[in-house]
Amino acid sequence: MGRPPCCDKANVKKGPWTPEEDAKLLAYTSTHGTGNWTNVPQRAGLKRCGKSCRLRYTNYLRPNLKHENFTQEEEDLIVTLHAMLGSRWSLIANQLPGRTDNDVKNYWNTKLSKKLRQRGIDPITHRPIADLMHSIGALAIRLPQPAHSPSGGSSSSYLPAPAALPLVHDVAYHAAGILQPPPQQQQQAVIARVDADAPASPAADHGQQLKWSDFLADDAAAAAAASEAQQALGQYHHEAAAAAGVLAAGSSSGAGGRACGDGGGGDDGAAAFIDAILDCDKETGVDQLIAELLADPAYYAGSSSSSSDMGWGC
DNA sequence: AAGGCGGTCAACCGCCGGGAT
DNA sequence: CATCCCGGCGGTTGACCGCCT
Repeated sequence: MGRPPCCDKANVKKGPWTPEEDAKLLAYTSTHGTGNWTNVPQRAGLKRCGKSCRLRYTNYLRPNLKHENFTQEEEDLIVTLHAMLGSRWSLIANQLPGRTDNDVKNYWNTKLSKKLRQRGIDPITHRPIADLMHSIGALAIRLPQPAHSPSGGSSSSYLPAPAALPLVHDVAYHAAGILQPPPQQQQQAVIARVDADAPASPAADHGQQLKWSDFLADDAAAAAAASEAQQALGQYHHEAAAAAGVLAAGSSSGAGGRACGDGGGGDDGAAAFIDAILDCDKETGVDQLIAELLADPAYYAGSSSSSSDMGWGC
């Protein structure tokens, strides 16, 4: 069932590229452009897979690539965008001129995630690690236990990607333009600045511990917010379309702003709520929405500042 | 001086979405 | 409508390098 290989692997060279190969590839792309990578190796006289050629070009040979170290501003932007987008490296890289997704991914994995951990911030959820411990505890109490657990798994298997919940909420709130996130979420929207002087002190910084009930307590408000946000998104979608051109090139086209099922307001408790969120994420193309938001330069211009500078406080 | 170890980063792999046929 | 093929993506690997013991 698998796809046939893109090239004859027996006759293809692998491993590091030599300067001669780089020169051939560069000469070819400079005169013929970069279309149809499968033909490039043959036409350029390279014993390489077309995929390998594309990767080498886009990650290393492409003009206007930056090869110097990441700046503080770039670091901050990566952290901010990762908090919103997760590991959508291509989308993140689109916001960093001269950087590739591979650059950003490597930099994150080797440097930034460690920096965050050292500051007590979980690099996946961008929340204080201490809060996550409390969240797990609260979740174990609140979530209904499965009647049977064939695999012997715990209820924590219900967990969606933790960033997804605040992400959906925050985007909806922001897009609506008139709504305030609940105070708890404002507090918990931790966008860590990696060069902060003081080590993170979650207990001191967060008087209120994060609980999943924070997301459930105001279901009615959340449902109303989601509904209102979806309506606003329809309008926003058109307004943002013009500005989204550059970024949209990196994201799939689709029905951005489409209504999301029955809305985010599950009313049957945590499990239903989480299911709704997961369904929502699948249906709506949230990433495109985020891309549109990001296409507005004002949205992330203050990314190195606190979250209150990022448009949360409408 | 030599071996071990960890960090970095270029490159590869497999999957997926979408356009072409 | 089904299939094929290409480009793009994220995760992972492995070579290389510098530091430490």
